[in-house]
Amino acid sequence: MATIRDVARLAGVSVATVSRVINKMESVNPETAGQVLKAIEQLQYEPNAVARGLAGKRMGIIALILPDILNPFFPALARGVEDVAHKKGLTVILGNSDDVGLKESSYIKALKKKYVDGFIFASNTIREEDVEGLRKERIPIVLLDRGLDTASCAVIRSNNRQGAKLAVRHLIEQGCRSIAHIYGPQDFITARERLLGYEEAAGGLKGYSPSLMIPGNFDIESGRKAVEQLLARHSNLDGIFAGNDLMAVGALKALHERGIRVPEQVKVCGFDGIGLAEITEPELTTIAQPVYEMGGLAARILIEEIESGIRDNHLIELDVTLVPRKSTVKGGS
Amino acid sequence: MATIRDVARLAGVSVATVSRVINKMESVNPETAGQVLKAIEQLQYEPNAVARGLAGKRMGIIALILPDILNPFFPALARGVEDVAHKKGLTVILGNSDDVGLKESSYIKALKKKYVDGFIFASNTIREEDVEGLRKERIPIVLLDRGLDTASCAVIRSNNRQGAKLAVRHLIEQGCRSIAHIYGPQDFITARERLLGYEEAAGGLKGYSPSLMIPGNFDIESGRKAVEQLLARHSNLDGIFAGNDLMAVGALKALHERGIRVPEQVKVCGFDGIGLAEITEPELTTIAQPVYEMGGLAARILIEEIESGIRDNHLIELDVTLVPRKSTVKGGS
DNA sequence: CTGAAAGCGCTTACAG
DNA sequence: CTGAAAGCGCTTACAG
Repeated sequence: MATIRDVARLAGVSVATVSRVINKMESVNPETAGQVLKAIEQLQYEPNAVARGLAGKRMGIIALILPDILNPFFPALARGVEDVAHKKGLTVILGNSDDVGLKESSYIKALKKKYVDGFIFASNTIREEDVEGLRKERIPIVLLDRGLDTASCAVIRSNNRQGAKLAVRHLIEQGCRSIAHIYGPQDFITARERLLGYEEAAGGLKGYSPSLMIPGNFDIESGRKAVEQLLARHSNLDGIFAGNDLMAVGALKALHERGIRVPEQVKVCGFDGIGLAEITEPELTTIAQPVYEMGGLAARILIEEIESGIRDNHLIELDVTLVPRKSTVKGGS
Repeated sequence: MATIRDVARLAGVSVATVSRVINKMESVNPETAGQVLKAIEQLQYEPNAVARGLAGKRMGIIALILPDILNPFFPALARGVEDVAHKKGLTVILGNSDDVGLKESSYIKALKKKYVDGFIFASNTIREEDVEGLRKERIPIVLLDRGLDTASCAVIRSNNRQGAKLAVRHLIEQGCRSIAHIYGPQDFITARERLLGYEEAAGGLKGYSPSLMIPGNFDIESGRKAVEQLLARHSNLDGIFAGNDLMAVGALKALHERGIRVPEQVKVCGFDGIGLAEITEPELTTIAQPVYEMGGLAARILIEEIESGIRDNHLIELDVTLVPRKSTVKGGS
């Protein structure tokens, strides 16, 4: 492969000049630039990213650290990040943290050595100190689904509280009077916000009782178990708002096993809008997050910070959408 | 961050010696090595991967190019690759090719510039010339689901033909006599092999007819449509072997819409063993590929080639397993 | 606008 | 076993 020296020689200029036309930072005489461009074309020259990285600290790589790509929420996020990154000529490194802070730290340590340009964390357990550490080194980061109070950097999430209210109101409109909520782990801000939204929207109902709120673990099995407990306590239960789609799937399974018909006897609404929701029988009504867009936005903001050198700490909250399907609407799509 | 020079100075040796103890290639006096290690420890020294890359051509990064992480088959593969890579201290770059040869070429071009150590392609459209190009530069690659005849490099796949036979035999055992096959795109070797397996196992049946084979596109919608066509032609249809799980899901949906009961009237078997299969109603019998293990194995072989410098061209075919569920077995799990 | 030169932080023959 | 030195291929002040 040709190097910058080959180009310089062929164009009859110094390597510095070649570097300048490649990076179009400083002004170069248009005519010399033309020569250089011609030489580049002729030699099929491609700058060596590693040498560039060593000299200039940027490798054209961003890292996406998420809990687990096997969780059906994350592929769309990853795809959103990768599509934008690829379009801008950047490469994406993927890391699964399993929501273990130590694994995140180890990724950060390993990737800093590789001069990764920036980090996107969709992981819930990054430590404050790690975020601070990166900030001090002026390495851009974008956080997904984190609190406001956290370190000053860009944070993206969707409007979870509003979404929960949408869900509950929809169930009410469909005629539910005793609406339960299976909530996710309360150390996740998303789960907390959805629980708050539920309380705001359902707290005033006549059939309301605190025992309608029951914990789950954001997975199918816990949704199933939660429903078993709910049915034991509430014979008049007619609506379930699950804190995410996986628990909603578990809920559907438990109801089906007991011969309880959905939506006729009990209506079920999930949260997230993952693909699974279209596969259940009946198909699952859900509050859809713009997951793919969130990934794309995270990448765009990160790249913007990388290129501009400016670090900002804005919070962006995206809107969610009610997607009504047959698990709440008789004959609905 | 401390550099190798700082360590050398503190240990009272040359940078060459420090480099030697870090890479433990050449022999170093145990005593000097001790000093160096102490200095490294004391300075919390971490070698700079980019400098190492520039000097030695290896960045400790491998690339995984797959069609689309949104396809539920691939997250498990990616996780398998990443887990092994992370354990060995390597980083994984993810690329979505959408099975477009040009995108693959563009990833290869971009990643070679970054001194990526090796490539895993789970993509079906890599061009022969790209594989050859990498081979010539002695960059290791591992291919998933490709033909035998292709370029000399490691190829991993599962025993698709055998799996198809397992599926058909299982349906026969469950009492099916008129078994259809929805086959995937025939430019995929996996789809071809499954079709062949079906023909071998079902060709001898009394109810057999070529019109029982019907094309699909490996997605839900095409599975649904295929079933509509099948029902129009074959009133006595009692078994369906879908070429993958997504088409099987579509088949289940179409049958459900028509009020045809599964498994009582028609039994359905998929292929792949993705998570979706446990979510359908009834749960889907399938031929499970060891997807996670395939990813791990691909990474292990690739890393082995990277470290040893040896390029091999073995074909590894992994066994698949029948996972019987309620879509074929009344009262089955 | 342009060039010579130092520097990024390693690895690796080459001597000794 | 160990060190001095060249080299990997760029970028970027510093002069001019």
